[in-house]
Amino acid sequence: MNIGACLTQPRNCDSARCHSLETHIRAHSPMNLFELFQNRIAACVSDLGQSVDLPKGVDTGRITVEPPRDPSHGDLATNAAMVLAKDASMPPRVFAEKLVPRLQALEGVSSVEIAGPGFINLRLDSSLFHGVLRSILTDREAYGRSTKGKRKKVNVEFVSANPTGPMHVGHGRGAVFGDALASLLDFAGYDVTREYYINDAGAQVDILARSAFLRYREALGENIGAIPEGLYPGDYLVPVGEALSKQYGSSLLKQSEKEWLPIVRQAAIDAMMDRIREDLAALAINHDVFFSERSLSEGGNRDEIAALIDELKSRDLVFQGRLPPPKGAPVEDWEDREQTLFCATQYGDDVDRPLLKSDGTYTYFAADIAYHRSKYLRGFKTMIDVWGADHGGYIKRMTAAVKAATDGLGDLDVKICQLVRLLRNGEQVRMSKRSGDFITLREVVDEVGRDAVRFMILYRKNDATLDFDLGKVIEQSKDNPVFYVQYAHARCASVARQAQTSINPGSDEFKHADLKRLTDESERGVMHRLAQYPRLIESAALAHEPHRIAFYLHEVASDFHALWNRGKDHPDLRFVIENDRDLSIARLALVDSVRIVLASGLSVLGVSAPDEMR
RNA sequence: GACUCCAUAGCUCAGCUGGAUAGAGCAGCCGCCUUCUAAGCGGCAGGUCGGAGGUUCGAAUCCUCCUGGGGUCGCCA
Repeated sequence: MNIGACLTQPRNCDSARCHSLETHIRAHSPMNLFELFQNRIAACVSDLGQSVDLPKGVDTGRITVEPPRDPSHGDLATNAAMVLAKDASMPPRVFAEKLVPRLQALEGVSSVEIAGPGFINLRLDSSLFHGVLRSILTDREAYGRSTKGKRKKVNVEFVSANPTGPMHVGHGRGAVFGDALASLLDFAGYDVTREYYINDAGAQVDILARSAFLRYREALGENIGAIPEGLYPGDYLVPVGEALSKQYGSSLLKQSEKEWLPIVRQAAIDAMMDRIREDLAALAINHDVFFSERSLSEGGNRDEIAALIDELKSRDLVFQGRLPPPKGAPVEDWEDREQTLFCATQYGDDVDRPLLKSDGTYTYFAADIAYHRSKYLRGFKTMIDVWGADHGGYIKRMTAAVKAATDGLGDLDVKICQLVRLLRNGEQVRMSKRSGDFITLREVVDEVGRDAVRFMILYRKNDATLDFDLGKVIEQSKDNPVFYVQYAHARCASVARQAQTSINPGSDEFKHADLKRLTDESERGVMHRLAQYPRLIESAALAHEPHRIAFYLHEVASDFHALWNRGKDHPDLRFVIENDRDLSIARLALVDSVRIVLASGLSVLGVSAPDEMR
């Protein structure tokens, strides 16, 4: 690509047709001011390379363009000179001086200055930010949507709670996080599949079946007494037992466990999964795929796990060997024996991992490898798993296994959600596991609402522990970020309602608003903030960090509340100025833009954007 | 013992994959309601980014070693 020839024009743009930058912005929406300038600055650097002694093919990828922390530094700052100084073998500031004239020649740049160790600060024409506003008002809910993902298939596996009981708040965190991450990736242009891995094989679900069978006998009138140690005591299995008694009468009693267990097990799993799906639906979470672990070895005419192990064997990644005894707390029934191991150490794990139990059945790990290989075979090169904190020690072996099972072509990113501490007005809410009557996720959602649960979970990094206070999250005050952000949206809507009774803007009037009338510093500040939204979406999606959206929304809300209040101190800054229709329209267009971005971000997080909150 | 996550204002936390003088919110102090929702806003004060080295133009951020906490540690899922 001949970048130099298109120096003052945006890249990939026919210069004859693209005569103004604002036109360009509107023609290439969704637009990202920062990306645009990153490309243009990179082009300037490449062009400079023809006259200055720059190595061929210099890496311009490290150039960043970001808003300076201090607004007095300008609108955009780039580190181009500092990053490339070494390649150019000259001090950053000297390189910067050579670059400045070219940057100054860029359309829309009003001034350029070198600062500090070699930052280049750009001041932009207001028209650029007006262009941003127009693209918001035109694209509406599509503003910020990115094509960066190039429709690449991404599999987000989350929740995957064992179908042995109701979900607790910890599951809820993974559920909300995974769902928001999936939405974020979708918004950033990926082809996302939400997936749930049902652990319906192994010992746990057999225990579930025995527990349910007990409830079945109870439903038939038997006095079962206390639930024996080792079985699930929760009364959520009572309805399962009753359903079984209705369907089968007493006929199961005559069968051996070998006969009734598969029947009861499947019924119990189905009942648990129905309930889990309901609980997820209460949080507006819907998976695209529910993948059964059991189906890997029993489902069709082929044992996927055996196939996987065979394949790994053929590539010399499986061997018979012995493992050193586990460190830490001693394991009572440890016996040194030769077993079937996957060479996880070849892929960065600390020890090799067993694929078969001593009874000859597959380990959970073996099934999990086959499962991840299945994802890969279904076209997902990028996989994201969302796990609870207690599975942190499992990451190395799974990423190792994915590398091995996909021959290095698949990529797994495991996101760990740390523990949730449930509080009520500062007092910790104890969850007694023994009795089985712990506080379920559903109870929490029913008490404080979906929005509060979702936003508070997302208002924290996934790998930091979360204090969730049932009292605080429903407070209607600025201390509660859920309310604070939603209220900003409601306020925008309220302003629009009020305006209908005064200047009553036409349906298409905002798009043609005279945005040059927005001259106040706070108005300019809001425009800058809104301009960052597309960039934020892309970086949050790339980092797999939806919490950045929540914090950004809090900042937008803060900007807006401040703007709103300025109208109190300065009546000339009120949104609606009775005798100045053009100014009012411009300001209402800004308010509408704020509302659109708030609604968009909240939508990505799966939180509602109410028009009023009385 | 090994691996892993964390340590930032009195408290709860951000810090945009290495950028400029480290930021919010609570709590504290001082202000702002005849006004588009005061359910809000402005200001002041508050810091050896756990400690010590290292990498480079530049480190809260990356590497090593300490200190203090959470989690995990064949055949559970």
